[in-house]
Amino acid sequence: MSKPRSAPTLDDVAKMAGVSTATVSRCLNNPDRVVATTRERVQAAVDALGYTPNFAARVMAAKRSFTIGAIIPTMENAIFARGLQAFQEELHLRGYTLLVSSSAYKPDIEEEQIRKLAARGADGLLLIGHDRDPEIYKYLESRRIPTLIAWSYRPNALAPSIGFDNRKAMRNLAERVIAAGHTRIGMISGIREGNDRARLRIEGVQDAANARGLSPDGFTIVETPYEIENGGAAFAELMAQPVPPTAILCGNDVLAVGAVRRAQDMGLRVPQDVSITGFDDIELARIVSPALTTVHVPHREMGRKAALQLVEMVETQSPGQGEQLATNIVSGGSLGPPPQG
Amino acid sequence: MSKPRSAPTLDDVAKMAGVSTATVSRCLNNPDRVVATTRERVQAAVDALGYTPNFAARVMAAKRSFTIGAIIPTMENAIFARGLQAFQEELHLRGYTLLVSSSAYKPDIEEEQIRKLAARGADGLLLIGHDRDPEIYKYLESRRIPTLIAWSYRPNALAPSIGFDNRKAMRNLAERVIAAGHTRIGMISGIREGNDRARLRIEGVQDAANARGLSPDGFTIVETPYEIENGGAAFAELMAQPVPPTAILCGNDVLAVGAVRRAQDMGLRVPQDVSITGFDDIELARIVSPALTTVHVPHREMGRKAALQLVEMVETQSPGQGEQLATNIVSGGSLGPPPQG
DNA sequence: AGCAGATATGTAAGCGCTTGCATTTTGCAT
DNA sequence: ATGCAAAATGCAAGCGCTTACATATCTGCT
Repeated sequence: MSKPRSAPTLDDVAKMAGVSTATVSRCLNNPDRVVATTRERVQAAVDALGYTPNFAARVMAAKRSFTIGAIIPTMENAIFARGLQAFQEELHLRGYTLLVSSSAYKPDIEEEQIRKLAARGADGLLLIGHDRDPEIYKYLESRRIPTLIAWSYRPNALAPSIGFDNRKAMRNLAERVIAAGHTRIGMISGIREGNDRARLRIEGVQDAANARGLSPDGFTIVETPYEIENGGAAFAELMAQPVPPTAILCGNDVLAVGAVRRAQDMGLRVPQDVSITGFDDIELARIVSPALTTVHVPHREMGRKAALQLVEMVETQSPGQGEQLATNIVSGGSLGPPPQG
Repeated sequence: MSKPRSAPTLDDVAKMAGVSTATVSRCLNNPDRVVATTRERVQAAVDALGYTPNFAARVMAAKRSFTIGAIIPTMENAIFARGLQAFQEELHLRGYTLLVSSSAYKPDIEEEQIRKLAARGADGLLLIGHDRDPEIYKYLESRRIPTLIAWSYRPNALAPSIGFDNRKAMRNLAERVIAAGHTRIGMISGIREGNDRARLRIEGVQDAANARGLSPDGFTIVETPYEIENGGAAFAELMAQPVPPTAILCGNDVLAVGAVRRAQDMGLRVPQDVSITGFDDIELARIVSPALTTVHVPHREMGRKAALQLVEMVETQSPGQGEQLATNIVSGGSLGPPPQG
């Protein structure tokens, strides 16, 4: 017995089973269109040869890949992990494979990845957030690739979306902070450019401040990439002001965790000396102590529903309606009243 | 101007540029084999049409995919994140794309994923750890798919590997724990089956215990999947023994963080009342307080070197030599002398 | 027994690209 | 001008699969 020079093909199976390649193909893809006896014969050949269909050939011939692409801003932290996990589980159940790539929060890389996934024959695409060059939506439409947006809900956008209202969610949290008595508020935001979530969360804080009649000079924003150390650095920067804030709202949990750690390094107690809040409610939020007061996002639900929605768009050629999900605030001990209050 | 019914093809470009498809193909893949003037003409057509090569067709024709597959046990926690990130960055530099999938620590899922990646034409594969059915190595060899193993170094194994000596690393850490005065040691291990890293780490602790003449009844092991909550539960279980351990070594940082949090919930101070150590030195280890005393693994270096090695194996058909990397212990405050010592 | 209609299988035309080989063009020394 | 090797390009054969469409083989009726 010599090793095969290359993988067995449909032809090999067909020959061994004494049928045509068409029949073998049908056995694999439409078993009910082939009579039981032949089916068994073919199956035996498949097993004997250890045959696995060549994916590229299948994609070419069928013009379907049963592959869904997703482009997320980063894999470095866990922000998207849980949602994506649920997304992929649901996809798997429906017979689809997920291909993930990351854009490092860079629009041009995202565009490159979109083209790459299109070239790979992705049947549908999941993108994060709405902010991107409108040309991209045109491209996707011209290539007939159903696209769904997650992590940010917006009706009547260029593409359907499933997510939550970032602005309102953050506003709610900010109002709670203000209600606790804080008047000097700082914010550590992610980079706004090309990131509607970051932008909307800032606006949410502003909404709350306006609604509660907070003086604008009591509100400073530092913008920095979503990384733990950056959260720490931004925290230090905010606290170095002549009149430092008593509460700091962070654009997400990663920044907040960095802020909490830095506060502790600086000898500040959270929340006695300074309050800090997060956004996302990822695992990290509960590991740091005190645990973060943060906005809980239903990641798993979002991922699962996104999968269902996108598969439907792909299979029925329908436009997709999108859906808004609710968030809620979880209290974790990092938010308290202002000092000497 | 009507929307194209489907993506432009090589043919379209060729026609527009007034050359043959062969020339267009060469422009894209071997630009130096085509004269500058034609190259420009072709490039213009490519741009005008917004042409992107069809990946499946290219793979079929070229029998190369410039894709490397990696199968990791889990994406849920960050254990593999940093190493994989470095792996993919290096791969990208070399012109390869990384396809990642996870096996959920299940051998049969891993096998399925291996076949899937093979079917997708992966030029090479990165696998974690050595423990798996030997048939798989045969399959990979018969399909001529270069395979490299990471996260665990072992010379003369069925496949080359790049990683560290899990057993010795853990032994070193355990010796330090014993040197601190602990005689009753507990261990929270990951599931051993199909996971040589987990197995070797246990053996490392045993090595140290034997070398230091520790009584075997002073050493209890709890085996549980790598998840934070499990670490907590296992910790509670260990501490519920009539004579609880004074130090608990964990199979990785995730388990250790769970243990630390649970200890605090139980009103135990770390390390005054109980010492806890981790393994991996992931970000989490430094966020929890006290920070973990743990084994630092050079994840980025490992990922980068794995990429270089694997690409070489793919491009030169060489067997690959593998490499052992050093680990070191980082002290984080979670390890102290035993109580009343 | 014989036939319509369903059911099962085979035939063969691509899908979009790469690449060995054949052919044409070019550059340059004579 | 002429010839020749080298460089540039074209031709066409696949790569392994799916799927109309054509053909062959069954059903169950009358």
